[in-house]
Amino acid sequence: METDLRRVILDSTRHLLVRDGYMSLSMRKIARAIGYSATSIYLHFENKDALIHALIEEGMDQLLAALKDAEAEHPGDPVARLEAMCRRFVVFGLENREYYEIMFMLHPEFMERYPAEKYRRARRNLDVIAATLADGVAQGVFAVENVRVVASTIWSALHGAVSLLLARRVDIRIEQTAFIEAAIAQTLGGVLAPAAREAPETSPLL
Amino acid sequence: METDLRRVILDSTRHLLVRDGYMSLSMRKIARAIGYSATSIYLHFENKDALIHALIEEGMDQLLAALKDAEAEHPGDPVARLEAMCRRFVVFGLENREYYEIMFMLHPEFMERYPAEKYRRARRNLDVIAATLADGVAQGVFAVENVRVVASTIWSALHGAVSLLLARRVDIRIEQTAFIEAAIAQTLGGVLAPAAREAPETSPLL
DNA sequence: ATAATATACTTAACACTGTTAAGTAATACA
DNA sequence: TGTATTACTTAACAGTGTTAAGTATATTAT
Repeated sequence: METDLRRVILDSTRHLLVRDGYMSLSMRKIARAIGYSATSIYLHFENKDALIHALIEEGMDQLLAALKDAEAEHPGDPVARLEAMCRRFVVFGLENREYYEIMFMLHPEFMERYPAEKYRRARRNLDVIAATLADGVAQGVFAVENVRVVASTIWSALHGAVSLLLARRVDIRIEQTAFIEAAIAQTLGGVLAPAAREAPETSPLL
Repeated sequence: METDLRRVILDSTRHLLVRDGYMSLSMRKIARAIGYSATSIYLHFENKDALIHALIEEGMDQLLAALKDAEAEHPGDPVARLEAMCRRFVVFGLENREYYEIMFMLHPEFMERYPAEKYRRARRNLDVIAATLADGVAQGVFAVENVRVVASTIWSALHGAVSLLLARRVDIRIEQTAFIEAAIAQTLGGVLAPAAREAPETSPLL
């Protein structure tokens, strides 16, 4: 069946990404792995970009699910909810390197080919963060001017941490968990209202 | 002369990076641009990696110079100094896209080939931030546990902002300057001591 | 049952990539 | 003058994404 091979290609590509990384991923290599000729892939995906884009979409959906889990875990407490979301984001990035790299670390030129419609879908991840911020502002625990802007800066701060960890660009003398905890603490500290700013309780889950 | 062509190659490569981006950079393209054969480049650089690594080093030096400028601008005030450094970092990234991309946005697999000795040199940029943090802690304006860890998280937060801006991954409905100001404000807010936190936080105009 | 068509794949080829081996002028030095 | 060195060249290898054209097999129409 047509869709069967499509699924096989996606899974095989993901596995190759985990094992060998994006740079050494080639259409012929995927073909060899699935036991078909390279051109067969083009019957199921327009080109290499489209194949990667499909994987990016899968990753975005998984990330969204992780954030929604955090959302459901702390329905009444925006601070705990935001912290849980930050943690889920970092854990997702570190545990799904193959997804994270193509989702957020591919070169700008490559991403400019990413269809605008899928961009919009990816933005749902931001909306979940923004909603939590808005909730916290309403309860007076967050001091945030523009919820959408700050949701973006939170995302960008976490993305900086994850991408540097994945690229092994963090000073090796710094313990990974210490770095993560500091990054999350700093991110939360940047939005907490002065009143809600004592007891910086952290519960490491790595 | 030998070193002459080496310099020509570096400059030409940088220009090609600005114009066409990293993904479309090829040895043969550089060769065409300088009017020599592609193999000539291998007389001056071991391979493509080494060529890029040389450019990365140049970029690191320029970034260090920018941070040192900020340092010299505010000798007595750690808070103003840190803010100036954050700003310089972001401006450097946005104004030197060709450097920033190869310095911090190249794929992890590529950077694993970056010589450890050059890594250490690049770390000087972090030391400048850490020194400012230490100064601020001594003056009681920064609340920071581990200066080296927090210097890293500051860097990572700023890197997240710059890399997302360069990759055009920030929601287009958000103004760039608003995003940058929010990112810097959040970064500073994460390290300021509660006492020093009143004045700048109660007058947010962005 | 036979002919036409559609499906799902194949091979061959094009223009590119980084890189190496071998060859060639021109210069410097003995 | 003869040798060595320097600074470059061309040709080639093994790889890349992608397209055009070809081939069996299965489905459908007459």
